Amino acid sequence: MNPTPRKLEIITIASALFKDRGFSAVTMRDIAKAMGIKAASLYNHIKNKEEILTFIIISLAEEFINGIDEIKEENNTCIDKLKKIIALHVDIATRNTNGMASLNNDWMHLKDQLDYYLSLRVNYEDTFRTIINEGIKKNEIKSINSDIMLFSILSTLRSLYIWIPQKEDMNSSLLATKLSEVLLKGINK
Amino acid sequence: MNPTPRKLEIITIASALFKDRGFSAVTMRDIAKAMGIKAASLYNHIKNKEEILTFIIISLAEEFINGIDEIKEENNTCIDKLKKIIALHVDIATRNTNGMASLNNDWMHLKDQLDYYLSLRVNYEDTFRTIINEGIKKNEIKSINSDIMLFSILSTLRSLYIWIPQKEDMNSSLLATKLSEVLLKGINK
DNA sequence: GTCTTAAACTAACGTTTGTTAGTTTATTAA
DNA sequence: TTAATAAACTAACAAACGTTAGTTTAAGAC
Repeated sequence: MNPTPRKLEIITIASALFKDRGFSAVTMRDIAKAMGIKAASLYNHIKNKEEILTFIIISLAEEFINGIDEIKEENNTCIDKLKKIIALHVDIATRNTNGMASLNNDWMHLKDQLDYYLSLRVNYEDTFRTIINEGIKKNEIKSINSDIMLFSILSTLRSLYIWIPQKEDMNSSLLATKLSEVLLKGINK
Repeated sequence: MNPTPRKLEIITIASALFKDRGFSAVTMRDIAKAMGIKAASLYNHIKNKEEILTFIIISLAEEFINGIDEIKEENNTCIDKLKKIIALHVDIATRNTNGMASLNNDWMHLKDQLDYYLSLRVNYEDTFRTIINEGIKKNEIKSINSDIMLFSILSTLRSLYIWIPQKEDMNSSLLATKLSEVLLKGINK
């Protein structure tokens, strides 16, 4: 871990290719060509193809866990916690749009770290659900099946990476605000 | 088109594999093994690997287009139209969970029919957006950026295939109702 | 009993895949 | 100038890939 600059370049370029075609459809030769070198040269910097994917996914998953763990501890209303979670997703997806594609679509191709990734994900969703359930208990949030609310919000947040590049004009904090409005208050007048 | 029963079996089994691993990571030998036959035997029924994916995706995309085209013509409030769109997604995702994975994640591997698929998608989103914009004009829907609303709702609907298998207990029409509540009215009390 | 047909089979093909081994080249440090 | 290092290279590997060709098998029709 803690990659050299050159290794980070490889990971960054690979992320962009993975986003467009998916991990399995991108070859080491594709990555090398995008770097302007030969495939074999990649192995001076990385262990294997799997390591690239693992780095992309695990570092993002840990960012999310760290983010939500901080939010849950704060002395805040549940609604405000949810707003902070939304901002967290917008922020990460803005800074690493390409990596988010792998996190969403290619996690199943992890090997060594698959179980670790899954544990992080379960952890994240549990914390998220707990915040919603607290909101229901404290009468801040409607008393609907919390799984449906979790699923609905999280699906939107997980898809941000697709949508953000098309909306370069809108800055992150404005997007987070508008999104909070829609996700928390609905669209019906 | 109009596949034989055996061809449909192949497509159905392939859908399940594509859902778990993605189109590119599933080999013809994987599909054959799941069918209990040899890879070469598949070619008695299908033209090639691409044809399987094409069938899965195009038939689903056309189902969506036909569904929304019918909804838009009805003499109804925009909110009711949105509720019908939500029910359409729940219905299709319930009947073909596996296919929905390919529609979401593997459309970029289409070749011959890629442009056709993209035109169907643009078409679908345009109709969806038009309904939202009409709702704003008629004062049924809040005056927020309609792209954000479209994106938010559609992201949730597109992710249904992930979520529906975990919630077998909940029937389709109840799920559609609950989902409409959350998506249209929000979660904040 | 022969013919036809659907659907399986075996065997092989040319490519592409991820990866390894060993070598060359350019830059920096002593 | 020489030695050391980083990062590229060429060449090749075994395995896996999608697909084709030709053959066998089993069932139903005449």
